[in-house]
Amino acid sequence: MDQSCEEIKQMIFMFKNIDRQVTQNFEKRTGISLTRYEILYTLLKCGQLSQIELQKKLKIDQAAITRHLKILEEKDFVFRNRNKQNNREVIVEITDRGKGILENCDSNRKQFFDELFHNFTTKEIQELQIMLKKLMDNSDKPHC
Amino acid sequence: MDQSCEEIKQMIFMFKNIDRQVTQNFEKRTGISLTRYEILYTLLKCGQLSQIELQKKLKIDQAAITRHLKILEEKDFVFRNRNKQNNREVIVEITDRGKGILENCDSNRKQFFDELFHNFTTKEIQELQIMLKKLMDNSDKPHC
DNA sequence: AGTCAATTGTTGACCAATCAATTGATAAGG
DNA sequence: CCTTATCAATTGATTGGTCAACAATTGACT
Repeated sequence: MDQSCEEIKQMIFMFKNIDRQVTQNFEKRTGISLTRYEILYTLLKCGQLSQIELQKKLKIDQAAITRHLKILEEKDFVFRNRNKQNNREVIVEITDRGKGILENCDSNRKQFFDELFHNFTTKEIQELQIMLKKLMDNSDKPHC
Repeated sequence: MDQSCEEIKQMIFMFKNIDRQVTQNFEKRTGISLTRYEILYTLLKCGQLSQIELQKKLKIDQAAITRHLKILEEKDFVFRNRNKQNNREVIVEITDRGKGILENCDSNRKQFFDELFHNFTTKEIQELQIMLKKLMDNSDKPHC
């Protein structure tokens, strides 16, 4: 019991560290922040999205979305326009420059990912995916 | 290949989200921030430590350590004194009040951990631990 | 129409981490 | 000794996230 509690604490510790390392190294290697990469990638895959749709997909605060998009717009990686049908919404779209950036960091990204999981079997990756989904579920759920 | 790249991206995404959720919920439930909990817990287990030793154990920036300890000291959860043998070092120790706080949040912490892993078998936890260690290793290693 | 509620985005204040520069203490080598 | 290098802690600036307050727009109900 206490044993497993200690183990869980250690796993949470590892989660935190892995996330930090991966986030830092991703940016060092590819030249773009992981979150902004995710935003661009999502826009590439989904086409036009409102900010709230982006927020729901990326699961980060809307304020953070607004600020990232402001920067991405300044760099000419996305453009934003109010939705004529619903002026509350801002429709975001990736630019050609944005697509270029994504392609640019593609090989570095791929290499980075490969190295991160180089000593994992396909079976392990499958199992890890399942467990991560369970943990996402469990940690999403509010306490009752 | 591309398939696995996409999967890895998703796993990294889940890592990030799990970490954020766990960190937030831990503080909501126990009333103490996860990092500061880790600091107090480490001090409880190890006794006196210099800040650099704490830094190495917790693997976060020394500047962050300094700031956390400042707050913990203000709340009277730790005390700090220069090492007489080596005045560069600050020796940190947990106070009785600090120990009390740890005990206080113990049941909430335990319950939180249990809920987080409630649908995991012992075997799964073992496998997860192994994979997390591998990922820690892989992400620590500098790129060459 | 007219009010009231809900939705969307923006902004400001805060927190936690990073890096870089600084200070003060010690160690090492001439 | 004295200089130089190294080490530990601190501080300031920056980044990326949270929440709360706000504004503007739309929807719903009478």
